[in-house]
Amino acid sequence: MNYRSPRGTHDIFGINALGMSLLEQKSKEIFKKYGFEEIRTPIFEDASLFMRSIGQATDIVEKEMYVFEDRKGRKLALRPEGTASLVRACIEHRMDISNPAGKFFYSGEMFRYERPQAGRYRQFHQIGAEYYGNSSPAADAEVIVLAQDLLAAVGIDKINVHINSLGCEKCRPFFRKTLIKYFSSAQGLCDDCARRLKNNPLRLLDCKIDAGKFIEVPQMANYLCDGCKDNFNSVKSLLKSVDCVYTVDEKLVRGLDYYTRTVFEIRSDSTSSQDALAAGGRYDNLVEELGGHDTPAMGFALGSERVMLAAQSVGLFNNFKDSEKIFIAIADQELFNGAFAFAVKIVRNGLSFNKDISVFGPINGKSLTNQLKYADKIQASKTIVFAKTEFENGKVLIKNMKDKTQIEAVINEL
RNA sequence: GUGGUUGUAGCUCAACUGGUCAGAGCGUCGGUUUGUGGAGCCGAAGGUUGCGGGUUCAAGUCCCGUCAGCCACCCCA
Repeated sequence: MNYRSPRGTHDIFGINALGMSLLEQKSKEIFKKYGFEEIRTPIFEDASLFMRSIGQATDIVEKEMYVFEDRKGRKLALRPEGTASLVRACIEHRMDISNPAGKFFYSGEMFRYERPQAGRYRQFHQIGAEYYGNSSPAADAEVIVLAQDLLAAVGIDKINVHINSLGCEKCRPFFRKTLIKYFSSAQGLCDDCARRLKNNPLRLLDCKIDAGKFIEVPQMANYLCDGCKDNFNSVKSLLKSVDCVYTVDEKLVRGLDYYTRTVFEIRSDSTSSQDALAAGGRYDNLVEELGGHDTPAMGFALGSERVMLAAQSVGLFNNFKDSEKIFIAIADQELFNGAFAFAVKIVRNGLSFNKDISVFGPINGKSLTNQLKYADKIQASKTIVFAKTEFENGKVLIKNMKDKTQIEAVINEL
């Protein structure tokens, strides 16, 4: 055991690989229904792209990014999230002006240098979507419902949808100032909050230690401008119209700088601290800030590993539909080549009575007894036995592993 | 990044206060008279007890370091 996967990374196999595929497959179906098309962007980008979009003072940029230089000295970074890349691609290919309905989804691995624990890894997977060019609250509601549907598709319905509005570039700065003013004179802030007061004062609102310690904390809701207020109300009534149960959460503050107005988070019932399954929000200024046209945008991402954890507790993976397993056995060693050729043939063409099969065997150098034991272990439903006397008549034996019955069959008819 | 906790065969675990303590179950492989399986019975492989130091006559068992997992914080999806 000399080598292990690097800290915070893991190999995905067995039931987890199945689950991951299922999640990706289901989400693609749903994205398609909502009219989103797939986009695949590079796994690394100019480091400065993330610094500018996510925010210089955020933890992600300050201490969690995998930054490296290539041989020509370009400063690159492994993507810590998907939105920045999508915005870049959107601008680079002029999708901001050529595509009236820019609805894109992506799926892939992200990288963040964090201390690992369950549901939090250094290489992890996100599935997300971005909706460009629609400033309507309907886009916000659509994305939130889409995220909810994605989770429901893998059996996760015990969730809490939290929403909030962070205001826009007009009203947020004033709220920010008010908040700083309020907490600057406050006594007994925890160490983290003292630090947060400088970097990201909005974060003080969801501190676990200081929560409830202070009274009459300024609420964003009271500082929203008329436009933002109307917008948020519309989002709420649209969500109601599609029976989306949500909680308005004044304390919901997203960590990334680019969010404006609507933000949301979908949490599981789990007791784990890593309970945020999906989150996102509106970012109306980012496209322009990164050099594109003035393009409103709304997006979200879900953490695949966390969703998988939640899905497993729901028992999602217990009822996977497997193909019928067929095992090819040989009773006489000299029939091996013929059996092998047959195996490849049915792999390619299926069997006449079932095209949806997985084929195992033949195996060299095992007694027939042990071949059948093996067939049991892999849970084959049928074993096709190549035996000399039948083979000479162009036949094989098909054994039903469940009821032990066995029939002869003409090879060419299978 | 901070604090805590854990680390023995593929898996789940055992080994009292340091002294035949390196084991069991499951799993894997093979045998059970040779062209037929799932049980039973028999047998085998597999661990320098995460790694590296130290204390001791003697360490899986104590001490230090390190690596890794987990939990909380932090952060975030």
